[in-house]
Amino acid sequence: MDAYELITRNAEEVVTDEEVRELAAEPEGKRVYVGYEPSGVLHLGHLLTANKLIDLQEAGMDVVVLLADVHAYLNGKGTFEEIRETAEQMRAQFLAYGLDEERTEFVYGSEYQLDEEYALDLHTLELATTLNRAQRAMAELQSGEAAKVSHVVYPLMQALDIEYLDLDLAVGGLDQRKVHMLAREELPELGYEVRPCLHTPILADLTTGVGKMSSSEGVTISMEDSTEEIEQKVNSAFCPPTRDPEPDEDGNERENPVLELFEYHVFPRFETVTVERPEKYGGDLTYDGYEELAADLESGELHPADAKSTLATYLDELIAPGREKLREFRD
RNA sequence: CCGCUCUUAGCUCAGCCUGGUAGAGCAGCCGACUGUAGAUCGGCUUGUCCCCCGUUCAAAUCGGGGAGAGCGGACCA
Repeated sequence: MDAYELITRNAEEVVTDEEVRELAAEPEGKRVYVGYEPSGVLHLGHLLTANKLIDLQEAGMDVVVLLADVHAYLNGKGTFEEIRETAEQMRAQFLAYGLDEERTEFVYGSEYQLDEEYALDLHTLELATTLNRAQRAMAELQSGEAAKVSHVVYPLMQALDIEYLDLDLAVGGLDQRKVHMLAREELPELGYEVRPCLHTPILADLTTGVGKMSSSEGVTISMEDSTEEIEQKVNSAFCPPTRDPEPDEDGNERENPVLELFEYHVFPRFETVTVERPEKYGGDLTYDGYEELAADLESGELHPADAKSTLATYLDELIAPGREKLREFRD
C-alpha cells in the first residue's frame, strides 16, 4: 500500500485532495494531530481516529495527540486536577491500543494555550468571527444545556491549535468539519498557513443503525467493557443481512453497524479474519478483506449471528490491553 | 438591578385551581417468534414530586423562605 492510500484509506473526506497528495509524496517527519477532550475511558469513536493515527505513523508521519484540558475546562468537565487525571488515563489507553510510543507526542493544551501570544491571537480570532459562525462550529451541547461564551471560544481555540502545534495535517471525525473549515478560512487572516484536514466517518448507533454512536446516549463499546459485555452489546446490535439497510419508519437513514465495525475497526488492524462456525452451518470461513465479508453477509453465506460473534472476538482483542491499563489505574 | 415563567420516572410532560403521599407516552428490561438484531405480539420495572420551614388528621397540591434554569426589561444612550 503506498503512502497516499495508507493516509486516506477509510477516510470520509480529505480537504483538499491536492494538499494531501503533496504530503503523501514526502510523509516522513510531517506532523499530524487529533485533539481529544480528556475522558476517562476511550470508546470506539476515539479508537476510530486512533486507527487513522496508526496509519499515519506507518506512513512515516509524527503524531501529536492533544490532550485538550483547557477545552475540557471550557466545556465544564471539572477542575484542572480532575481533567489531568482522566487525561493521563487516556494517554495510557492510547499507548496500550497500539500507538507507537516513540512516534507519538502527547501535549496538554494548557502547556501553550495560556501563553500571552496565544491569548492575543485568540482575541484577534474572536474579533474576526461572527457569533453565528462560531456557534455553528462549536461542539454539540448536551441536551438542555444553554450555550455559554466558553462554548463559542472552544472552536476558535481548536483552529489556533493547528498553528501553535506546528502541524501539517489536522485529523478528526466528520463532526469536526466545521471547525476545520473555520480554521482554513481564518488562519490566513492571522498570517498563518492553511493546513489540509482529514475526516474519519462517524459510526452509526449500534442498536439502531441511525445517527451516530455516542457515549452520552445509546450503546457504546469502550475500553472498560468486559469480554462478556462486548459479546452482549454486539449481539444486540442492529444487523440486517445487507450493507445498505432501508430507512426506519421515521425516514432516518440507517447503516449496518456490524459491517461498519468490521470495515473501520477490525480489518484495518487484522490481516485476516476467521469466522469460527459449527460444521452444521458450513464450518469456518476466512476473509482477507472487508469486501468479501460484506458480500457473504449479503448473499447469506455468512449469517449475521456468526458475523456478530466473530466481531465480538476481534473487538475484544483490540480492547483487552487498554482494559488492563484501566484496571491498573483503578487499583 | 427589576420583572415574568419553569423545576414531578432515563426523556417529554399531565396531575396542583377544588389537599387524601402519582400517572401517560416514549425509552428500558424480560419472554414468544425468527439460527442475529430489527419489526410484531405478550408481560414487567422505575420516583428524595428541587430544598427548607409552616398550616393541616393528611401537602406534589395551600402559605412563607431559599436554590437552580429559562426569558424579558432597564441601565450604558
